[in-house]
Amino acid sequence: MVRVGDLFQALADRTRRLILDELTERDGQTLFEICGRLATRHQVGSSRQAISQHLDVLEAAGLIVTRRQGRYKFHHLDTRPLRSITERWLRSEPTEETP
Amino acid sequence: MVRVGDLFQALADRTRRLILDELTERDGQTLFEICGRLATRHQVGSSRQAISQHLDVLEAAGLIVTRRQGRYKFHHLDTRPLRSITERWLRSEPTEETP
DNA sequence: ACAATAGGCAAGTCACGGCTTGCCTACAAT
DNA sequence: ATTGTAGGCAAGCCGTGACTTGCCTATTGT
Repeated sequence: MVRVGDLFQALADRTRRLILDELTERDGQTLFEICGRLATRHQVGSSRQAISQHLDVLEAAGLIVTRRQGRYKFHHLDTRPLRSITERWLRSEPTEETP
Repeated sequence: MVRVGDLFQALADRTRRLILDELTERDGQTLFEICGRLATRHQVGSSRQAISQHLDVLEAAGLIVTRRQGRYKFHHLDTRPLRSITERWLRSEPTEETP
């Protein structure tokens, strides 16, 4: 079960938002591909392990799903959790938060 | 002016989301009203200063606007920054898996 | 078999965010 | 004028998050 708090916290980091941008443009990338594109296109100089930890956070938030194939691990975007995340404050009746 | 990072970071905190919930239900509350309702309805035991700092963050993110009147300071919700914040990743996505 | 590639695990550093404490200003009521 | 109410300012504590470093496992290529 993915909590709404994990979702917002995952989106609170700029590097993670850039990762989602990259996967939006080209879905199913590996860790090394994401590292390369972040470095060359967004000047993100973080280490591979840092990006890997970001991917873990995004996966725990339910925003990406992973698929292993041989020694490759492909990361796929899942934007379904984002669909109605702000409706809580845009609708007339707020949704309760369950801790 | 208001960066998108500030917006997500403001939403990353549970207490701040609860503040938005409270203002959604009853707009234009003062700091003390918000403190009281957070305590009685959501078991938030933070101090008044903590809530005040949360309100500063929300205002800096453009999610609330304040209006001073005498010794009261009323807080009003502004959900406009939330409207299109997730469209960045939802643009060219499959809408639903409905057959 | 051996090396290169893709990725994982764990400990440690460091800065920032959330929160408190203490004191202060401004307005209102009596 | 004095007291109480609504809010602000600033310093400090402390836990958590982002990141690095070092080493390890697994799969692929030659």
